[in-house]
Amino acid sequence: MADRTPLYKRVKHEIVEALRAGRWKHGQAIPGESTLATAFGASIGTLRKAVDELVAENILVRQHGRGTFVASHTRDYMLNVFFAIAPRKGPKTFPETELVGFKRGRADVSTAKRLQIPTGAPVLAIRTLLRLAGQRVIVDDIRLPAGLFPDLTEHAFLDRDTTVYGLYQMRYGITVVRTVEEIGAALADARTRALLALEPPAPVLRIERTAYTYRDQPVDTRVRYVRTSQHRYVSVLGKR
Amino acid sequence: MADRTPLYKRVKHEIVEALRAGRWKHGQAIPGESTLATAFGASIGTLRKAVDELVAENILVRQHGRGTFVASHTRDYMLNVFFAIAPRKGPKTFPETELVGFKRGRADVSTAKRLQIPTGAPVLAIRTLLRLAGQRVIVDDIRLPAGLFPDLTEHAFLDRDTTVYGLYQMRYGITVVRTVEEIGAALADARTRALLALEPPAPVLRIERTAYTYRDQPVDTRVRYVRTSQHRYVSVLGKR
DNA sequence: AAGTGGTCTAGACCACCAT
DNA sequence: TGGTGGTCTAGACCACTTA
Repeated sequence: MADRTPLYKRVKHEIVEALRAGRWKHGQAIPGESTLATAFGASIGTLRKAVDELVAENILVRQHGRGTFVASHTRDYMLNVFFAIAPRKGPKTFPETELVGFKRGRADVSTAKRLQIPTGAPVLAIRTLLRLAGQRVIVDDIRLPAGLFPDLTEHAFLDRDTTVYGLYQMRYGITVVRTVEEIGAALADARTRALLALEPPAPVLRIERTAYTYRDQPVDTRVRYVRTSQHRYVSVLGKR
Repeated sequence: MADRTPLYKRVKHEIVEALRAGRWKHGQAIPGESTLATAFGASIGTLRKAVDELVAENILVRQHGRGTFVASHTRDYMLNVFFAIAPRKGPKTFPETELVGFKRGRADVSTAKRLQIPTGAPVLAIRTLLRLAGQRVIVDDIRLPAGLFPDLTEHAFLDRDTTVYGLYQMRYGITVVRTVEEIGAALADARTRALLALEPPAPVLRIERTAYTYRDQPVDTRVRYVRTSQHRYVSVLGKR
């Protein structure tokens, strides 16, 4: 990184590089602030500024008196950071996942573009049905670049006791740090209606979502259909 | 504010109070950092931490070498902070507004709850059609608490050369700092279809949006219908 | 040249947690 | 008690804007 960029940006970049390289694993504490400051040749104030930004990006988590930890893709983390769908009334709940389809295929033009891989490259195609409080609410049609997830089998996918992103992290060391969702309205097709127990006409949210790890590398793209009779996608603009 | 709360939080709170009270107007520069630090009895570092948070919340804007300014509801600001709808391809554009309806009424239960006013309190009911690059894309059904916007007439609403939020700010000193949007899918009714030039069935986004000023006071609630054949609602999760 | 915000330092002291 | 992060200070120097 260029010499003119501020020291705290360079420190931040080095921390991210260490995370990407697997130097510090998710859930673990990173070294203390004074240790890191010395290691990077910065003052504590500068080190803290770098860490401040990584905390704001949900990449690190500070715990007063305990240490600073690499964010782990727990259920709570997923719900708080990456899950925007809430019941019309009452608190957010965690979705229960049911596997509907799992096969291997090749990237079509749209998938290839979103995953930044060549058209025709091998992908995993996974379809899941998500329930919230027992109700069928979401259908996900997931595409993963097969190269990033070697040996991911249906059994391994099912045999996790964590979120999908948690699986990426635990089994492949891939941490999702950001997702971009493009939301439109559509009528559910017959297959989606069957999965969501809807009668035509069946207006649903159609969400194209791509997940990225460090360095803006895409790792997962999916088309998600959401039944919104009892639920809402909640978006807050003008941060707090 | 309690004595135990950190100084930078108290400073931040006092700055927001000054803004709310109209001590510093939108678009104006606030005093320099050293001046403010002295005034609040804090060091520059502490003052900067307070201002940092207000900048992150889009309430203040720093300009290196010029000063720190109260965010003004310009078109660009609106587009960047509060407008999430973009064409499927190409850059975001600014919407052109057409007034469809303007009348006075009383708050129904739902509106009253969202605006935190009594049911039956006087409201303004405004309906607008928004075009993007000439295409009809959005219908807004707005409810404003009449008490906050005395003497707002159809003419005054039309005779602005700014955004709706800009009008609130310039004419009433009310600054929108945050909006919460709840998004669902629906079929457009006949009137909405007519405004958006849609044929049935017409799946659209249905967005319930409430805007807040300082201290979480609601000032505007609206139901927005969005035609998404050429556009998308874009949401980024896991901030950068 | 003067004033502004941006970066950085080298501490001090406090609050919290584990042992 | 020792280590951690959280707050706060009182500067220094740099980069940018305006006059």
